[in-house]
Amino acid sequence: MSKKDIRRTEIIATLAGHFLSNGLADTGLRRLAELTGTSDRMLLYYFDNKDELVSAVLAHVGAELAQTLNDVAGPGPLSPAQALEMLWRTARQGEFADHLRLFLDISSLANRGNEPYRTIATQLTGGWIAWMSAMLDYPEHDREALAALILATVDGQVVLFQNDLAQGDAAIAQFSKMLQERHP
Amino acid sequence: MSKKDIRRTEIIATLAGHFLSNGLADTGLRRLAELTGTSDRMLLYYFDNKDELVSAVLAHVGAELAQTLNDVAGPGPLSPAQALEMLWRTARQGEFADHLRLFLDISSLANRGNEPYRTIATQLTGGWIAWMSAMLDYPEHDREALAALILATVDGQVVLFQNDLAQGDAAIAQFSKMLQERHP
DNA sequence: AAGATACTGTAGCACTCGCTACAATTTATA
DNA sequence: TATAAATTGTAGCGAGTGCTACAGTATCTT
Repeated sequence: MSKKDIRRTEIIATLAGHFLSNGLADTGLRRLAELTGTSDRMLLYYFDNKDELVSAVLAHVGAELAQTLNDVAGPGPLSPAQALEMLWRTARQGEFADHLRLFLDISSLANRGNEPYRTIATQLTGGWIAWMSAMLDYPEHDREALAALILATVDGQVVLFQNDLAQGDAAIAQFSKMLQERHP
Repeated sequence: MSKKDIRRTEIIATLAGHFLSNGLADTGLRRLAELTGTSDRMLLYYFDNKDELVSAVLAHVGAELAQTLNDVAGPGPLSPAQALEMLWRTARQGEFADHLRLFLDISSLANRGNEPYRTIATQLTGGWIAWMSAMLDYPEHDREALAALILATVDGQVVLFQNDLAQGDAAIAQFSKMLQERHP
């Protein structure tokens, strides 16, 4: 691996953290260079252009998240209520909340047809639904719809309540009760 | 009302449409001036600064939305399933989808503590939950939580499926069935 | 050792951003 | 009509944007 490639991955890893805690706003090349101990000139040596840099960082974040989610979920299939509560618990107390917030930023840009965000958002959404769908103990016919419903419910809490996710506890509890009664 | 105030309200009305269809990205002063047939210089004569301009436009959009929602909802109380389907129908086929997308943009900025978006988002969220809560035929104890749940579910569909809301139909149908069985 | 290749610093371009100084003109008031 | 006040145009500031031209140095290959 060339020195260039090594530096690339270092930079991606560093910026992943910054993107997670600061979103997509504070991302001028000179600022990102400062954060990684280099110059804007060098960033554009390691990466073709800013879009490629951002895309690479977001891809890294996405992969990291997929790993985290797999660890949290465990092997066995979960009932709908269990899946919901597992997801909510992770969002509430883990770094997963940062991922959701970042996903919100991406989604906001993607909504306007903005590339590369549109592509990235589509990929992430598909991946999440597939992941959630795969772990659900539920009739195949409606499994994907339920997976989307559960994910959307949690995403929606972040939209509504932002940093104060505790406000969403009651709503999630209600939803969990419904799922439990219907599919114990 | 002074000429200044008249022009202010005209501009606000015009820009409301632009914000709804284009979000908060394409909002340079020179661009907004072009859209309203004036100059950046004059925009800063009508408004104290850009933040005040944007806030005024967003407040106008919010008020307009509240009016629309009241019209759509009608007078009588609705069962949870009815409320969900009414909301979803409006989001699917009306201009309400634009409002939701704009709310997503605001929420994305608000998430990072960015003013004035943080304040605006909080107000909008509170208003919506109160509105939905007021129309729900449901025991008072859990009414707000259910209102938040329904709103979050619809918001979440926009986050997940963006412009192609048809993808959310199945999830909403599932949710509606659950609500119907539990609270007919 | 010579030449090719990989890497990096300096400086700046062409552009957009929100905003302002200043002067001119129109409109209202005395 | 004289004076004050409200309204508008011109021109540009200072800071930021992504990106590039060019030259220099380090590292590797023959």
